[in-house]
Amino acid sequence: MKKLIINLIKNACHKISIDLNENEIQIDRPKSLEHGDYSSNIALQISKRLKKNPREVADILINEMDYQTYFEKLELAGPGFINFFLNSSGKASQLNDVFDLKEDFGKNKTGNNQTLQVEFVSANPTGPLHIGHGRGAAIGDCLARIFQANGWDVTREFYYNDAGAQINNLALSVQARLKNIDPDHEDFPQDGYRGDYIQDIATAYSQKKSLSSELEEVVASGNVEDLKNIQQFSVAFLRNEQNQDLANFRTFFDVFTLESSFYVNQDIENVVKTIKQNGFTYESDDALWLKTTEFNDDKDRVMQKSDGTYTYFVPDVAYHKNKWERGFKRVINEQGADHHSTITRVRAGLQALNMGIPQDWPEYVLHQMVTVMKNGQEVKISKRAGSYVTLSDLVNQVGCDATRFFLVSRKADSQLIFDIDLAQSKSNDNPVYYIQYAHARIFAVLDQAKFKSSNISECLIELLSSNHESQLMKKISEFPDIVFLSGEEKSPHYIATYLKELAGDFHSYYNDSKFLVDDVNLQSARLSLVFAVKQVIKNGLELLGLSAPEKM
RNA sequence: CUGCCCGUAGCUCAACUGGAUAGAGCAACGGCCUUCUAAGCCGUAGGUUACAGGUUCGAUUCCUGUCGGGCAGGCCA
Repeated sequence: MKKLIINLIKNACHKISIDLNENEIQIDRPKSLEHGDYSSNIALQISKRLKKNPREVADILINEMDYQTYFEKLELAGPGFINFFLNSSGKASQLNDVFDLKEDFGKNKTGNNQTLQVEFVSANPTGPLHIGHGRGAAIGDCLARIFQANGWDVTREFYYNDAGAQINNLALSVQARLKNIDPDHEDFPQDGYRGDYIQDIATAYSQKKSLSSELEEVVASGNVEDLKNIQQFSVAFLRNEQNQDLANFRTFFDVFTLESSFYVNQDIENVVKTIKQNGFTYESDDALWLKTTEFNDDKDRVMQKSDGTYTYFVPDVAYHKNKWERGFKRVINEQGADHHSTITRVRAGLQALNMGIPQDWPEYVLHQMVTVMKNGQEVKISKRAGSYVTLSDLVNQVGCDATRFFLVSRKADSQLIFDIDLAQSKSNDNPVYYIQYAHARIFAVLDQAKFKSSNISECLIELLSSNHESQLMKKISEFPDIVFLSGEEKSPHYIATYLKELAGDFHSYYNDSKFLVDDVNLQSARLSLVFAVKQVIKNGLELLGLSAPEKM
């Protein structure tokens, strides 16, 4: 429909000797019904070129447009907007899209089946997932779903650090527990992990349990001195736990990549060698430095420490080189904003490889911190992890649907306050139930009427003339735009906002009008409309990874 | 000190990437269940969009500055 309007405008402009590119023409969906189904500000944009008053220009354009097929009328409004009002034929065409496409309504093919990788969560296996990982999981998973709906071939990837100082630290912490050294004892490792979960690992280790990780089967020897075995077992243990937490959060991955693999295959060494050869390094203070300042950083960064090991971003560069070589022309990394300083370094490292990787590759979506509140107080600890609130605590307390919804319904770059009491309440306080309730209500009505989906005719559409009905039809037709937009903007929260609005429109309609009326035609028209609403709510919930219950 | 993010109703957040009268929910107040699910609806009240400039037909949105909050700036990740 938008395309059609753009063409109408383009042709009309052509007639008055203004030739426009299609992407210069902007079509809006007005907030208020009074302003029609669509509107264009084109007259305001070109009035200067014509040296005429915008309203005058709009008037001319309206007269030049041959709009009768789908529109009842065009109106000149405000400073020079042109408002388009659909006729029955236009409305029927929009509503029938839902019946024709069903679960595919809202999707498009703009991705053209190109590959796209979304990397998210990527938590290190040093402890249970926390609420911040939850936000990353919700946003990343929804992004993946949205990009799939926009026609991309999406790979979900999880990268984790299974080597290096922190992992060593983990092993030492477990070993200390095995030796019955208490976390507050002075012999406990200085930077050790002190949560109760370390004890769980130690207990399982001493029971000689066996665990499978992404790569291999790990059997605990029970030997307190075998640090290597303790480390492998601890990583496998925590990876298993994280995967369980993610599964409970309905989050799944296609590929797991291990940092250690880039040491094993010598990619890291080779990356450093190449960057050196390309002349982007120098030695100073016994360390090897990367000239990141040549790539927009405010100071150079150490690549290889004086002890010979690499700093954390070097494996990251090797990893991203690997992503590029796997053919991902487009990669989106979802991370916490506290790691934003790595962006410049990773991109700089990739540029220094001189292998034709675009400067702004990969893309990033960063989310800000989450603060958890309960009883009006900030919650900072959990029993198991000690120093932070775990994802599993939240999912257990408020459920997967509510947790996902809260974490994804806010702009990623705003800090968010997660109010446990609000998310827990099974009342009108809770927006996720509000949306699901609309779905369940419609299901109940359709079930009673034994309504089956079918296309709606123009004469039935004419029976849907109330404000509520017009509003709902307009809202439904906006869904594909929202799906597209949330992909373009990498912002899943648009879907959440949209669903709240759609559910609100429906609840108002429900209270205002009865659907199961005696007039057969009227009943059929109304049921068709609410059937379409149900389909769109379901499709939207699916994009957020939420259930669409039929009974509540 | 420097960089990034944020600042909208008492609280939690929107505002379709510059549009028309800045919207929801919670909290407050007043209504609606013998009628398809009241986890719902309707109404009242609540705003100088942190502040000051600028850009233009038009700014919550873009630019500059100030103030306030968060996060980074380690040979930690």
